[in-house]
Amino acid sequence: MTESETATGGRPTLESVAELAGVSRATASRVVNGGAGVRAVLREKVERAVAELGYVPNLAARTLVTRRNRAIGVVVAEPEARFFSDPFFAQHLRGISRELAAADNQMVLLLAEDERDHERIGRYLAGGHVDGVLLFSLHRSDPTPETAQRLGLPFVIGGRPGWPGAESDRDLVYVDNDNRGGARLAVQHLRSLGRTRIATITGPLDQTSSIDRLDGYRDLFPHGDGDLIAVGDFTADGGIRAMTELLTRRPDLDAVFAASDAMASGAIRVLRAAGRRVPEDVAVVGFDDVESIAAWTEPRLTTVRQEIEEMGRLMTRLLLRRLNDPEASAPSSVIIPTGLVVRESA
Amino acid sequence: MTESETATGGRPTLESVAELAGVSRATASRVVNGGAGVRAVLREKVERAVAELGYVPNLAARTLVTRRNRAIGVVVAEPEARFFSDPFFAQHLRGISRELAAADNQMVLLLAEDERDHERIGRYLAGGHVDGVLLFSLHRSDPTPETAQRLGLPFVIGGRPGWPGAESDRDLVYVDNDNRGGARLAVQHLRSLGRTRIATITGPLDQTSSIDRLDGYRDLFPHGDGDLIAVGDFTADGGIRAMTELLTRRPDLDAVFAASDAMASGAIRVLRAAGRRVPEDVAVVGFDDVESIAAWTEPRLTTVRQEIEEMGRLMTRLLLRRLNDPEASAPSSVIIPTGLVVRESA
DNA sequence: CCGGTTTCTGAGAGCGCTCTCGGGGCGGGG
DNA sequence: CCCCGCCCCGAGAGCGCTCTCAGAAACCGG
Repeated sequence: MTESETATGGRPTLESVAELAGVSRATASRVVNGGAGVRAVLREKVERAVAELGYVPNLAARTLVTRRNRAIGVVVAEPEARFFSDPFFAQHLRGISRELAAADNQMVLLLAEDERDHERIGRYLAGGHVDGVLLFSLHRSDPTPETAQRLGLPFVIGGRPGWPGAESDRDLVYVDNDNRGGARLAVQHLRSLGRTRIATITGPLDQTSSIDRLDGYRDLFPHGDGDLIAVGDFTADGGIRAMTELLTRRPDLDAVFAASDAMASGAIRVLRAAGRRVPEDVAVVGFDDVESIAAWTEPRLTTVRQEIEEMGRLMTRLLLRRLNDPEASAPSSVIIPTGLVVRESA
Repeated sequence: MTESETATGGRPTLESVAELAGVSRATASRVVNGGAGVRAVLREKVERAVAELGYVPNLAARTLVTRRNRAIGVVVAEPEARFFSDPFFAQHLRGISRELAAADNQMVLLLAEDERDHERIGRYLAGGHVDGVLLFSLHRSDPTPETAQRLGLPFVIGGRPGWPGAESDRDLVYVDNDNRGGARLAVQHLRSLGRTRIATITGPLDQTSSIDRLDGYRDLFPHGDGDLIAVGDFTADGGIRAMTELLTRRPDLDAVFAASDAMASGAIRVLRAAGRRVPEDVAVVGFDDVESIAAWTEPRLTTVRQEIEEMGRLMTRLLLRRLNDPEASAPSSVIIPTGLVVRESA
């Protein structure tokens, strides 16, 4: 055991590796970082020393000089409780994790619930501990994108940001599911089934995903009937309320496109309670393809599937690319295709 | 703008703060870290300089000398896919996040899927980037606890570890829900309803939560009938299979305690399909109190509630306490009480 | 007004690493 | 045989911070 090894509280340093290998710290460093330009003899010596000592680089020291953390922050503004209750959250994280692991980067999870959290997160980002940021559930009032921009921290947003001008802001790179296209898919499917009086239950209209899904519906009904549109809130209870409303307004409806599976399950419940058969009398299509709901309604739910994990992966890839090549022009936003999963309800 | 400020790529350093305030770096550092032992005049000068420059300490540098990261790792071994699909994951993280935020610590999320991930995580932990570790979904084969122990990294486990000897290992601090007590609660409730032929559907018996829930059931039937016990897998499909099995073995059963809400929902489906009324003919109690299931079965599910978020918080608090006072004796493990939520199914 | 405390402050070392820069060794061309 | 160029390697500076240590300043009692 060498002198310098014991000095750092047991953990070997590059210095001790170099000493054991009989080379300089610089050479040891070269080997640890790929070994380019080091003779094979020395390289092997160093590698043996590394193995023997169980040397692991101290990243704090490395970060201090390279100014690279090999870590990215994932900021989730939580008040959108939906993000939490649905399995989306876990799937996103899994996608991010996989992509990050492949690039040997770490994920720092930052959950924001209130104003103070945003401040704390701002400070953290300013502290320079992450090389980039992934942002979810953006609100207009969310200060994080601005903070990141000011700090020169690359970031990628999950879901289309909704405030005015966001769309045209080239700095706002986002990844989103094709909500609008998915909605069109759903409605087209209902039409192909011969349905003509197709209603829709929307999500809360201050969220872009709701708006886009409604827009997709409207694409097929340019001169649509407002009575066939009811506003929900993505929850099953909201679906119940909206369906009840629709049923009184338009008892003749023969299909419903609900902008979430939870709302669809609520709607089905109401329909059956009202004596309508699903799908015979009223066909129902949902959105999300949440396994625990879609596979468990009676009848099983026809719905629009979105690739949540892929979304996480893509966001991460976009961000990493940007980190590795800061000079490159900002990548453009990406829309991930959605697909229809036909089961029994339509 | 001072010389040293521009040197670091725009971000002000302690040096530049000191310069602007007209004090030494040491004094500036003191102020930034609480300001004890600094005259008010100087303190204010420094504080103004900090505000003016927008100074934020570089944690890499700080970590390098203090050997404290103000970050903890959360390691989730994912193969237990349940952790991901259920809302548990998000709730745990939220609890952890809240507690960590209060202590101004960060959370590094480490998801493990395969062998390589465990290696990567081992390396990461060895890198000394986190001060402690929270471990979930522990398998016997999981090398992480051992790694942490070897590295002297304090850790706290979520859920009772199951391998032989784990229980008596004083170093293995864990936090768990009172699975056994919750199961007893459920069965007692069924008994109080006058039910006598109470069956149970267990989870996979290689998980301690399953075992503990089964043990709770057995506590009330010391000489129980093996025919009344069916092994499930925590999923709704598993519940269907197990219930079908139970119904053929013991058509006379009048109550079922399912070790998860998902299994309970499957069981209810089978029971109704078999013409049994719930709860009149067969009373059903679940476990978990997963909102999206328990509130949506028909009839609504009576179930055992567990405080997931509290579990995350508690684990975090235990870990932080340990970090702040490494000399203190290892805290003992904690069991969080569960409670019965009576709805309609029993 | 002076010596002894006590309180503050600044100089400087050092955390572990990367990276530049220059020197030494070696080969090849003149 | 000499010189030039190339390839490796090591010395050393420096990343931004904390913390010890010693000296300066302020304070007190006599």
